Amino acid sequence: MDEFVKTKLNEWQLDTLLDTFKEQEVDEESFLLLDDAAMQHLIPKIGQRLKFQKHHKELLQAACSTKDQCLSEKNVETVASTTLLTVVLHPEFAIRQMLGGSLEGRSILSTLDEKQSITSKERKLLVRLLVSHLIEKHGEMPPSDTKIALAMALIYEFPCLKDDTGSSYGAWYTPGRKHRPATGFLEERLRNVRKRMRSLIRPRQQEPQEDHAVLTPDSLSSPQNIREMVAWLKANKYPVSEVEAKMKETSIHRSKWIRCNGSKTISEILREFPRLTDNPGMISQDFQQLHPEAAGQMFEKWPAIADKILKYAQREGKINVVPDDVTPGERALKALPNLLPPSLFKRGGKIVRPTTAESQRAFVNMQPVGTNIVEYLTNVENTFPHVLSLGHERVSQTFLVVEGHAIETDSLLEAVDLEVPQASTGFSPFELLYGWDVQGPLDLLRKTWESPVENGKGKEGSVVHFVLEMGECLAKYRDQAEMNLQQAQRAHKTWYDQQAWQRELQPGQKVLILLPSSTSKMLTKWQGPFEVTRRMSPVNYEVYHPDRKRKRQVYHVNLLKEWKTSSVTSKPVALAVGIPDLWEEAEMEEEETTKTDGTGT
DNA sequence: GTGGGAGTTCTCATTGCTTT
DNA sequence: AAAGCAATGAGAACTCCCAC
Repeated sequence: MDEFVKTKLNEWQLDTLLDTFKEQEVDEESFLLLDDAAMQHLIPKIGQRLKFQKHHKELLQAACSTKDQCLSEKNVETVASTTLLTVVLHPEFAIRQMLGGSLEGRSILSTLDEKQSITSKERKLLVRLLVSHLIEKHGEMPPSDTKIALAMALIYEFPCLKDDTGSSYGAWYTPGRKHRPATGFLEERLRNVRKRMRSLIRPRQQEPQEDHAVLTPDSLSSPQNIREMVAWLKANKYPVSEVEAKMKETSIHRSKWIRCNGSKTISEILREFPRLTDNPGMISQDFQQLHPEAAGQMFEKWPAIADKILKYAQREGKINVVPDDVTPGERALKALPNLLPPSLFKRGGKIVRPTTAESQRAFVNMQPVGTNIVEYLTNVENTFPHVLSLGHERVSQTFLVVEGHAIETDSLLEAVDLEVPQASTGFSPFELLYGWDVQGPLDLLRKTWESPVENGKGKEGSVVHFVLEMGECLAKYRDQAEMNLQQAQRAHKTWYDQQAWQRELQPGQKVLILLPSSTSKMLTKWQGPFEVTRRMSPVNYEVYHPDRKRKRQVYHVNLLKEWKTSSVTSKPVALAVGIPDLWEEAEMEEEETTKTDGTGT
């Protein structure tokens, strides 16, 4: 037992506990880490325990205030004497706060709170998150004290993560002793991160040097600095100001890296430069760096164009009432679909007029605030690059959606700007930087700001002409989509017709019906036999089933099969799966179905 | 603290089989 | 023919351990 424990127990007049503490090998470090459970185990007598708890609490509080005072006075000696206390209560390691910042972290927090344990997979994730924060705050070479502080803060917050080493946090971090290296999950991860970062910074010797050391003569940073910055950006999201500064400094390198050895895919680019998606405005910043003369052209001209569009929309009575805090630019963008003459198209042999919502989606897909982006990217039908806006009236967030990635932008206008070719360069910022053409339908807008519209003096006619032209282009897109759809339908029908054959049932004939089972609506099985009473149409039959709530009901022939008394049944019919509640939707059966047994579309 | 080897885990693309 | 699904394998990323 060390002197510290002895002194404290004597001071608190609890020297009868000396033997127990000695037996349990409680030293200064573990003394300060004692929690309620450990105290209960060490001190069975309630009176003594309550006294101990009171003093222990006061000690920790005093240490906390002492630490602040010491730091302000730079009293190094005092700090040293209370090192352990300061690390226990290190204010920088608010574990819950550190984990609460991410979805995975919150998931681990809830697991720890509920189950008081974690799986090895969760442990690895936990270590990853903690080390990420550690590097963010203290760099990749934090001192041992800091790492101890983190490990102790962790088990202080979650005692269930204690291990059976003497310190109870050794599995998380064990300082190096007697020429043995430091170890523990945190240290290992830290080492791994360092190893990876250094391998990124030091390219392999056989690789051509110029690939990763590209810099134009006007760049102020050395190739070494650039490599370090790229590695840092790969591992760190925060602080935002530093990320922005480093992204700015590495823009030339990034542009050349992306273009070297052929073009890269968006996924490759985002793997190498993940910060492009984290912070809005990163692509615009790159474009500004590389092409200052072309950047912002749309931003400059848009107010004048927007003004014209809004006036035209007002005159036509085609503008929605929107809140005052929506900028004219945004209002104009939203008004555009309403101005387009709706072009008619054929769908299933019928002439269809597209809805405003459909026209709107062709410009900007607006989803409600709070839309799950991951889910959206998974389920989105529009594989074309497009602009996604969260919020219908007040835009909360905007993204450029490309190849299953959502790149956040500062504003709706910026999102539009990214995919629209610039007049002076002939390319969109995205394409020019990354060698990959986005070509969303919005690039059609380009002609408008290429035309000389200055200070609101442009001709209104040009806007009207543009709107009409835009409508034609969109109709072209839609016709193409419709054509593709029809082709797909034809192909499907050909296949279906090959597999299908005409079946006919007679009144009085016994049949089986494919119905949801009694145990689960989602499972269907053949039930019956029942009797066919009427033929309603070539494919619909009325069936009599006296034991059901509704005695007579109409079924599609695909849900019926001939019932034979022998074990040999008729050729199987197409299985219907995931059928909605058939009993509720009997009326639906009466409608002429367009596709079945080779008679339909 | 660094470097590196061995083994494990994870990710992603490909392939083949089955079902429709 | 197309779609869905599971098995498979390659390579990357990682952990663990050891020597210096």
